[in-house]
Amino acid sequence: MIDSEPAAPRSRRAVTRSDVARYAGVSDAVVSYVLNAGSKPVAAATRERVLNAVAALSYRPNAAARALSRGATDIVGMIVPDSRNPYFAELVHAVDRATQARGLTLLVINSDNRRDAGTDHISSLASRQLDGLIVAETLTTAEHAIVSSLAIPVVLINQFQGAGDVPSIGVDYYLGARTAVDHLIGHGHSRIAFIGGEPGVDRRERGWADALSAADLPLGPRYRVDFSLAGGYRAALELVDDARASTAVFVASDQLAIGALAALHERGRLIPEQIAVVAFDGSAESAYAWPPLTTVAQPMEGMAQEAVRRLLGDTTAPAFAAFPTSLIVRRSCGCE
Amino acid sequence: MIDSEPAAPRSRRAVTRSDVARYAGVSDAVVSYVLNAGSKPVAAATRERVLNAVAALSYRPNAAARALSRGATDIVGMIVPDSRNPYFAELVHAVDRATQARGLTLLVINSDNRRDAGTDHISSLASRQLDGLIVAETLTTAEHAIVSSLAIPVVLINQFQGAGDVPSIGVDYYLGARTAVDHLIGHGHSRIAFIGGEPGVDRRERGWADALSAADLPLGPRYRVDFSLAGGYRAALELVDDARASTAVFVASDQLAIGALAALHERGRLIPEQIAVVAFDGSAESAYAWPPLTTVAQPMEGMAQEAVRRLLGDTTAPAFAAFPTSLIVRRSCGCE
DNA sequence: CTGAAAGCGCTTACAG
DNA sequence: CTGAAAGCGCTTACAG
Repeated sequence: MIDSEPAAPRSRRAVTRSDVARYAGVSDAVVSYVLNAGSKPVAAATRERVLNAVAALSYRPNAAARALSRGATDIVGMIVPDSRNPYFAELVHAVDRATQARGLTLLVINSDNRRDAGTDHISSLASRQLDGLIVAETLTTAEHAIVSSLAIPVVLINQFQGAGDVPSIGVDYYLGARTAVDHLIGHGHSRIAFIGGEPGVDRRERGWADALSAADLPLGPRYRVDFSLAGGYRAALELVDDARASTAVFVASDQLAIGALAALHERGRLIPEQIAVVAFDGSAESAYAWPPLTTVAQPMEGMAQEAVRRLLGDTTAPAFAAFPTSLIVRRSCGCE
Repeated sequence: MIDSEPAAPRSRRAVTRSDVARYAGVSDAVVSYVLNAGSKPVAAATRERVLNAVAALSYRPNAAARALSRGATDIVGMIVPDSRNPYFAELVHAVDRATQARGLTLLVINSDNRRDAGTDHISSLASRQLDGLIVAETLTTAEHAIVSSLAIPVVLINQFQGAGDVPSIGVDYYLGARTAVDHLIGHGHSRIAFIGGEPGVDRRERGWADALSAADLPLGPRYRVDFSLAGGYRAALELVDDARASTAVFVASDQLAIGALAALHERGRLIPEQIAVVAFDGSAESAYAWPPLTTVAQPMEGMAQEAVRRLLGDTTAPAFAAFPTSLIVRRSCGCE
């Protein structure tokens, strides 16, 4: 042969339900009945013939047609601020597993990738006829309005508090932070700083403050930055240069803490000897930071599963579910 | 009012094209014509009326109906081994931006999340009628067969080599590795180890070896592990305990290197004084490792854009495009 | 248990 | 420039 092998038969026209029906010698309806098992009783023999036809023609139902007819797509959307952030990457992954276990496909929308488009990233979802939406960020009121006009189930995850009657999921940020700081206090620290985001709905700063007050300790300095590696880095540089010397710091996220560690090392600070660190999130990389981070772990899997459960409506749990956190003690706090 | 405000009108029946047509006093077809701008000429006044109707009814086209009718979904799929891996997280993000810029939606499929289902994660795509598929892993032959039977454009990314006539994108792994090792050699190292995956298609180990040979240096030890934080950690522990003491190591990925750093620190090795490290990928977190990693950077954005370009067929580039890498010099190699 | 038929909401020749 | 109508591939009462 001079020519290379012919390409696979990429026939434009795909196999349809009618082809299967014809092949099996039944009506289109019957094919639907056996494929959508349970909808209608079908004779065993007929069923067999249909299944054979499906296999023989390697038939694949057209999802678009199915969606149009049923009015449901089996697709669930998830909006995250930035899927590159390890925390959200893990959360998305967990939700993906949970949706898949239910036969649903997850469509992830990065809102940062759509910033230029204003709230379009949300309204564009309306066209996709998603069966549900999981939102992992704090919605602006404008966004909230659009979301509720979508007329599809919505659940909020990664939330600091409830949002009206919209099912919401989060952890007990306040208690998690407080436990972390109590741990530091328990090991003799009295000058404990805080690195995190703006206060307000985020109760971690409050947890930190209350832990100190409860122990009759003065509030250490607080460094508020955006949640990013660079933010943590900058905050730690400030901390190092601050006259109000701290011997420990509670950092509101692992990512922030990793950025902070880089700055502390750069300035020659020994961790935990000169400054102890406790972080928040419990992401995988916290175990491989140097020193390994003591961190307040969030139960990702559990939250993801609960989010999907609520989305599908098979739960009557309260509007806002605050999952408990757990403190993972490693070297960065010097208490191991 | 005793009752709280009525909820937003979540009428089950959505606004359809007919509603818009009726409201605007035109036919359904005309509504399509103006919405799919360019398909047909429409009188300015008519157009105006339609647009007003769309706004007034806040009409959103039904994507499923559109897909069924057009035979295209405007959805592109992307298969990755694990979207939690920072490298893939960045790649996905870049592809997402590129697809969005073209008005396409990206559906990410985590193959690890579907392992239980064998190759189902791929064949399930067939139902979704994706307009194209970007695959960021090395396909098995079985998977390759399914993918090509899909009869949709496919492009491979994150590839070590070409795959027949399927458009593929990667970086010049060989040259990138060689440059990294040459850099180490240039700064006086003569006992340089390798940490990476299995050889074979991955030419990084070869680049490392050739750089050493070319400089008449003996091959240092090589530690082959799976690409993960834990893999890098284990490899570095081996390296530390190895009688064949190395003064430098080339690590095939940033993630592996971060795991390795943890082990090196744990064993008290000074970096770069006792052991210099050069990594590969150039991910964001490499800059915040301690010490900051010297690394061979991949041009993520460029590759992502090229992948989408090829998927849409507006390029006649060669089957396999190897993008050039660039060495980012930071402290871990001791040459800054 | 099985089938004929309407309908889901679009797009697109085809006629005017 | 505009509209009536067929068709995309399913699902689902409704009859038998």
